[in-house]
Amino acid sequence: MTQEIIPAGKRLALSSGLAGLSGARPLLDRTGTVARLADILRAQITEGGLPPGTQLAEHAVAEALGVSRNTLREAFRLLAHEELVVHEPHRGVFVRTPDAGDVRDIYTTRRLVECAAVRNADSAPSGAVAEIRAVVNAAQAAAAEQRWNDVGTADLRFHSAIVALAGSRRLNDMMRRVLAELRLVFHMMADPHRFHEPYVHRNAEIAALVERGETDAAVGALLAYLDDAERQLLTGIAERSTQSSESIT
Amino acid sequence: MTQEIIPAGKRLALSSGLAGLSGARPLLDRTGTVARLADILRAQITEGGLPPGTQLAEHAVAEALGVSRNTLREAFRLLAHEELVVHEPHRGVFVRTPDAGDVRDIYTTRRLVECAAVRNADSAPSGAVAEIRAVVNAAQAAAAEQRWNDVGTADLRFHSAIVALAGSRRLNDMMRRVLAELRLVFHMMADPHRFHEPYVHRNAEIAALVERGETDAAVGALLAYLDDAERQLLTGIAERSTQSSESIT
DNA sequence: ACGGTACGGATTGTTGAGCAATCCGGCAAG
DNA sequence: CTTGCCGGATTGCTCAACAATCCGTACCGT
Repeated sequence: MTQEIIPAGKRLALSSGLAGLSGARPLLDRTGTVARLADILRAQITEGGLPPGTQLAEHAVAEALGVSRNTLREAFRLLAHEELVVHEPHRGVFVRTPDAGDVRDIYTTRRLVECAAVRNADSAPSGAVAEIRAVVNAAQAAAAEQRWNDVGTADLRFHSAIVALAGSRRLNDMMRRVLAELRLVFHMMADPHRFHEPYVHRNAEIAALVERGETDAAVGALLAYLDDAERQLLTGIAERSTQSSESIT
Repeated sequence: MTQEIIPAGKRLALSSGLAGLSGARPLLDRTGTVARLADILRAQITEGGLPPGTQLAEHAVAEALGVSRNTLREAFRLLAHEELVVHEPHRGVFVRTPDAGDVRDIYTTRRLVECAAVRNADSAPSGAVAEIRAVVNAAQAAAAEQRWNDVGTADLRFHSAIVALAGSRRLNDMMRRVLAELRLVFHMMADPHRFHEPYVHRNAEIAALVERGETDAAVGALLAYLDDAERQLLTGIAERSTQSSESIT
């Protein structure tokens, strides 16, 4: 009611000058302790510092990170919602241990989403394909220096860039979560180098096809990629489970 | 998921007789207060009891629901992660007010996911198409009795059933969240009957095409459906925003 | 030995209160 | 009409406590 007095001219003059600042806002509004907590824990989990199955006792973690038990619980809720952690009532939270069903589920959603995103490459938002190329280059650089962990992150970022072709924030967020989960599976595998090494070349191939606009071929290559990776992860998990059951008996 | 704590021998002996009970488990393991809180609030929000923009003051809500402020905060984190609610630091949580950008984003992910799911109808999990038919019948029954709100829920469940054709739990969860968000948009529209009424017939048509295995035609009809709905929602939001800005000037 | 059971310790679930940090609205001064 | 400041209210986070639940273990009768 009271603001109708602002002259339209002055308002426009200001908005044009401040338009560039709206993008910088996310850097300012630091979300607070619990978001930072979740970041730390998420990083520790996806980086392998906290192997699947590890229990995260509230008292211990709260004291270790110097935060209250209640705030930590809020962070746990977030991670549980992202499925990086499972919350068993009255027992505690544990780093998730994905099983074969999870891997299959993850790869069916990846097949569906990533292939559809590539098919949409024509009407992709500007800069999306450039981002793909950049990530591929980073992966090749990391591979040349034998930094296999970085190769893994580059791989996941590559597929995030693929999904970004669809141009939907919600889709990006969802796949970022799924790929973080997938990283848990990577850490359950033996020989990460062996696993990641062949895919950097295939990623580059897919990127080239997308750049050249041969979307059908790109989709085919991507499908083959996903099938191979799924198969490999499933056999890896199978070996691991048989060996663990042997160790129990 | 797996409960590998049980000795393998005992597990096999029991699992044959108890396999039918695994489905009843979710009824037993009551997750606790915060999950119930989130359910209540989610229902209130999606049902329209808490219109977009409403502030949810911690003290007031906590007292109203007879729960501690800390527990309520945990529930808020969940809803914020589901984007039903926005969390502005040091200001509070508000029921989300989706804008035109949100509608466009939601519909691009819907187009991508739902169409791909229908294309996968051949290898859909058993019972998925039957579920679609059941939901369509429910929608028609509700429409015959002029229960437009129930028509809206049936519509969303219809599309959940469509997504279920893909056979991925993660995809189902994600789309359930997106559709709940979409419901917020519905509540911002005037004349819900007018909006929902034509779609019950189009849903039935799509269901018939899927049942008959004419997936290409089904995809086409679904695409047209989504485009029309998006257009309609966008104009509705545009009207609303202009009228609100008029009320300010 | 073996299945059942009761007990004790430890962890989680939830509460309530408290304090610092921050935001909002209004009021006074320039 | 802007600027700065103050008071009230709300949030962010902590702390301590208690109830509920789970786990391992020792105990029991057979």
